[in-house]
Amino acid sequence: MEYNHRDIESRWQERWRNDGTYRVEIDKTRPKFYVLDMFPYPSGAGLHVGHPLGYIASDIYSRYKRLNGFNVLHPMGYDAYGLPAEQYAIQTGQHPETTTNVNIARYREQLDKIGFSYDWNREIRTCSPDYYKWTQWAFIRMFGHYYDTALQKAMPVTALVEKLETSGTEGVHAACGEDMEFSAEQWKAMDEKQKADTLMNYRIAYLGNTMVNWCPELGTVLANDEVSEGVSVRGGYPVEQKLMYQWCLRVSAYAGRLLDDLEKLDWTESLKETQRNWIGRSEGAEMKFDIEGSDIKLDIFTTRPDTVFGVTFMVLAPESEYVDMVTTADRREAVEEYRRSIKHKTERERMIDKRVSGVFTGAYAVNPLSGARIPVWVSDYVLAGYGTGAIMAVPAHDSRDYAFARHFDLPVIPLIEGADVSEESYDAKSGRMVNSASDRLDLNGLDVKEAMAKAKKYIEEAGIGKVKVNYRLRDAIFSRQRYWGEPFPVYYKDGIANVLPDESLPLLLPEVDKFLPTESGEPPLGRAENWCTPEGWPFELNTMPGFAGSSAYYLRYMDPHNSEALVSEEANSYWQNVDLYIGGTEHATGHLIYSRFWNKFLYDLGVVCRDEPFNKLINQGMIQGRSNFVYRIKDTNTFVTLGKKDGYDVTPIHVDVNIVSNDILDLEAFRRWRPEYATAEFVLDDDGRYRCGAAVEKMSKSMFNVVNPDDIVERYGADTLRLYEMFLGPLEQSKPWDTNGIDGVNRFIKKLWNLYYKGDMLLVDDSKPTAENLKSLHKLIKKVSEDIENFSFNTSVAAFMICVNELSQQKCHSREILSQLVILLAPFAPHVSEELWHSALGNDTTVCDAVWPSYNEEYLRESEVTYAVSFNGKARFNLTVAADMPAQEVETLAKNHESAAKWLEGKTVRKVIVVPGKIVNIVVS
RNA sequence: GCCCGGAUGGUGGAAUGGUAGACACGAGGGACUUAAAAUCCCUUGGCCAUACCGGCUGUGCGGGUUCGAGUCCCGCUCCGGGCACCA
Repeated sequence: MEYNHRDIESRWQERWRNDGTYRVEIDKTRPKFYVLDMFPYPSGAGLHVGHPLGYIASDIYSRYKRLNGFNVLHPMGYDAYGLPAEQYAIQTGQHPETTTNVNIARYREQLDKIGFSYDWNREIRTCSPDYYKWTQWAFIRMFGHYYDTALQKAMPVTALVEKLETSGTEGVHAACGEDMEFSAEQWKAMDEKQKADTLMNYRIAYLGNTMVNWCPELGTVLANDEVSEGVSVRGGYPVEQKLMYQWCLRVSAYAGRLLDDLEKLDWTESLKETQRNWIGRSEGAEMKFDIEGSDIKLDIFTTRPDTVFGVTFMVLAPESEYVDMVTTADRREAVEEYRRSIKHKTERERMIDKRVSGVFTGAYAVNPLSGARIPVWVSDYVLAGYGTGAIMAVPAHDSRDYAFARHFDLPVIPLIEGADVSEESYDAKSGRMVNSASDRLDLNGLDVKEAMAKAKKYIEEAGIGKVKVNYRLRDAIFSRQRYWGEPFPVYYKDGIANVLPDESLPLLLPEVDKFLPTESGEPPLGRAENWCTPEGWPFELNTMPGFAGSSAYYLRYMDPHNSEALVSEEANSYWQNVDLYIGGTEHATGHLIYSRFWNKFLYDLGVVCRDEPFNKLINQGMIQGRSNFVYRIKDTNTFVTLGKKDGYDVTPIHVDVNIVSNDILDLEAFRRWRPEYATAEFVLDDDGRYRCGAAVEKMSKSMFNVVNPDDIVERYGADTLRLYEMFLGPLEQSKPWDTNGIDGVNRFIKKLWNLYYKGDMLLVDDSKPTAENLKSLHKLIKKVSEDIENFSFNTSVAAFMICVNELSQQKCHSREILSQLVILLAPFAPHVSEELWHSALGNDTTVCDAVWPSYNEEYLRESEVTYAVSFNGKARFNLTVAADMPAQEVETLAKNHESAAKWLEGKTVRKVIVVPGKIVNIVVS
């Protein structure tokens, strides 16, 4: 029987399916292990060969853990809400659900061919009502909770209301939109609407007027991580800033915990760093500056309270509320003019335009420490959304302030000894303070760090301000003006937002006639009929964003069919959280922040038992495409091979990589590829072949470099695909897909097969394994076990090749060796392993039920070892001795060896170093 | 600008501070074959020598530590990624 992957793979996939081999249930007698892939968005293009990379790695690890006695949860599902299906719906009128289902079916078919060990019984889809019921349920809880900054956890809004009723805002420590102060009496005096508005200021899911990223082309707002360089990540359309009344999640309240808890995660340093940057903690002080001639106090945030004596002007963000408050009558027109000019600019234009601009408000502030009179300006280099939207400018020690000061000819006062500020600012936080003393505070002579501490202390004590930590992380904007997403479980009664009771969940996504905004500019849900409660209160018209459904999906897999709870306490306490999460690094500041936030919120509520969702996370690298080119001589239909193209005036043209093999073009296939090439002529290499050029590019249809996993599976088999994807290089590294080279791993499988089959004859025998056989096998056990633990799958594959080569040379057909070998191989190449396991043992067990072997040092021990004997570090000869020879004897032997004589001649031995089993170094002079 | 990674043959990539280049591709040579495919064997970092033994050199660049450095330390260059008027 020749190795026939089609037969073997379809047979075993069917058996696994029929037997429910990969079904998993809670089993308290075994330790659990949860391996998760980032579930895919099922796009219309289907999977290309890059997508399964992470899935293969996680499948290998899952199977390995299972063989090691763990009860492994390894589920898969679909992130099924999203923009592409809706855009397609707008163009074709086809319901997004229809397209989504078609795409999912296609994905499933492709995934099945690769032989994954998913428990499909646990599949979830974010667009299914059974699932999004729990997304809505979580939203209701976020609406019903506020974040207590003293307790550092979410607490019920009802508890907040009690406090407000007894003592007002006194003693309330809550994350909020704006600081409020009122008494219990004032609270009680509020009408229902005022109370609702007040509570909105505290809720974790709240309605707020916020600057949003508005994308006119997509007709919706986008979250910060969905925008890059002023354009939408999906589609690349321009994005502008717009003030809108939107649902938001108070993610910022969790910034401190999100940052601190990174410490305990087993994630790569670079990913943690990305999240740290995104969260952006900065320690400093908030200080009040009096405005001259009024009782207005300007609140500013600075990280450099030590430089307060160098403040020569103040700057307000154009959108800041302070602007109207402080601007003097004679400057009002100029200020308004400036604000208008800013408003017209989109985020993108503001970013590209690095020119310094600004306007004087006419107001002066008073430096609380020096008493100096300082002008207040407005400029768009100060952002409204960060800190207080106002800054104290210290041009000598901040490059942005410096640029502004030079442009408007404002004074620059250096505060650090020896700092040369004639050309640029001195931003470094080191040196000795000068010019920094008044009758209130003296920082002169102190080191910057000391000065900072002293300044902070004084500011707090004198009541000028308070020490404060600011985060760059913003609240997540949670409304989308789209159809294909979760409806909010929200209705408006007399203009007040209310959430639905749990019993009425899920609130089903209604049908609409068109997937476009209404004529009056409302979101598509405005088209739905009877989109209101039975009492006639209208439902929310926005839907939730993509990250809503993907934030807690890993919890649902633990208990996917539970209609009473997101996850039962029993299931959650058994499966805990994800032990290994594999996915792309592009989710670093989106999904991976939102998920952590969402999980922490549920943790605060006691719904889940762990405060972090993903213990270990691995980012698989991107698989890029490898494009091929042909070279057409200008104005002809003649194509020149790569080696001869320099002699002609040619245009490179992308050619479908699927009609190229090892860079050699299939000429007939090329003529058939496109009608215009039917009559193509070629200038060939001297060996009569056409060699194509190649380049690494993104894998995409337009470059004709998309390789479909189905084609690879059809031609080489899933086992070859799996091994080859791993063999390509380190998991975490980005690398181009290159089908050249796949023959190598395919050859390995055939070699393995041919070791045990000659034609139809099974060569497996019961001979006792020799020491040599055992050594080959146990070397492999050791190497593969270690490699899998380290996610070094490429070197494991190499180890298999070496082992099979050795066993072939040894002509080892031992049943004992074979059965162990295929257990090791099963995670990588499950189908052929099953087949050989079955052939070898002839019984009805599957290799999935086997036990991972452990290696025996005994078999690995060398009887002899070879030392490289070196003189002053240069290896000169090899010395082979018994493995257990003491170092002392090795030393003597090396020095007395005949080959040593010429190196030792006329020299003295100063030192001899023996590294067991490796090196003898003789230092001579 | 700030913060992370990385740089090893024609190619993808191996190397707990211990003989750099495992394994694979590609290339060259050979066996089998009418031929091709498949399979198997040999060679393959560079330079020199070549009947054979062999010699020199070599992990982006410059220094350092060490008996010994691809690996550790300092200073650069280039490439990739993240953040970026965040005060």
